[in-house]
Amino acid sequence: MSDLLERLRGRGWRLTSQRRVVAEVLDGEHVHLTADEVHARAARHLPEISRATVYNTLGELVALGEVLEVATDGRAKRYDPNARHAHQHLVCSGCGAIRDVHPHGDPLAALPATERFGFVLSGAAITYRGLCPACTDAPAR
Amino acid sequence: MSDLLERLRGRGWRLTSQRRVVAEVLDGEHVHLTADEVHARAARHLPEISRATVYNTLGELVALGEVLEVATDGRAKRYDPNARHAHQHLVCSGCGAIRDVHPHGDPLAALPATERFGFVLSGAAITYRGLCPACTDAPAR
DNA sequence: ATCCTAACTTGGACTTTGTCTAAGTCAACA
DNA sequence: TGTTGACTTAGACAAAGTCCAAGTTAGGAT
Repeated sequence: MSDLLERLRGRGWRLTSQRRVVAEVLDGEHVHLTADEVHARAARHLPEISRATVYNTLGELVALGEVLEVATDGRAKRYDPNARHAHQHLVCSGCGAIRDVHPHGDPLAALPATERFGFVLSGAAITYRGLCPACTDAPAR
Repeated sequence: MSDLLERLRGRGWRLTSQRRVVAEVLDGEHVHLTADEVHARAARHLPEISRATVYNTLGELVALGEVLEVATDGRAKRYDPNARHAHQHLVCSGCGAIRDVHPHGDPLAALPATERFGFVLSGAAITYRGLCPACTDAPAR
């Protein structure tokens, strides 16, 4: 993520303090923040940043392929900066915790031509569900 | 779906006209309606049905395992009555069309123990993405 | 170094999707 | 046929996201 800002500048982005802060917030592994969480963390460094800017910036990062949108539960979308390494997600049904995981094989290979209905496939997103160790021990929440 | 109402009565459901209409709307294959679409179609048969009842009924059907929630895009959830036959979804990135598809193999098998982080897995949802034939021919929408 | 301007940001109104509640209605059993 | 608790309703509320007009600013031009 460290060279993200350089890459974006190369694509003609204007490098504003707001965009810098959003990019910093998204830095790291296993980061799956909602837009509101990104806004809250960004506001710690730049108190006047607006929600609209956070949404705009996240949308642009997604369009550029730098960040992935993850819709695990039909509630708020989450934003995953780990877009450069293919991975899938493992979600706890109890507490909602999310882990990046790496199944083996190409998920697309499992879909036979007869099940593709003429679509040109571009990818597959897999959400594994289960209970994390903490929720297995204390299932009643 | 035809015997759904009988099954539900067996579970102690009161069989109201509203529930009957919602179940009828959800009947069929490749049905992936949003709650609002279910409400609109139900209202054609029962004009005074309320949104709250549609949400309640859909939530109950999901809790009973008769209907699946599908979150393909972070927008409105969709409701899939085909819960009795395991399947996955193929979504067109252009127009949003959804098909039920059947990949071969068990999706869970692709996730090695070292990538399970102590979770007890319960299932996996796969969303294949691509362009449907119509959107491949006319990609600018 | 300063100016200019298109690009960016802002606050707030608005939309969409979904939840909750209090009061009224009715399916199913006795 | 009466009773009752489960069900439904309208509308207020909440959460998540979009849109817009007005103000600000990064970065190239001078």
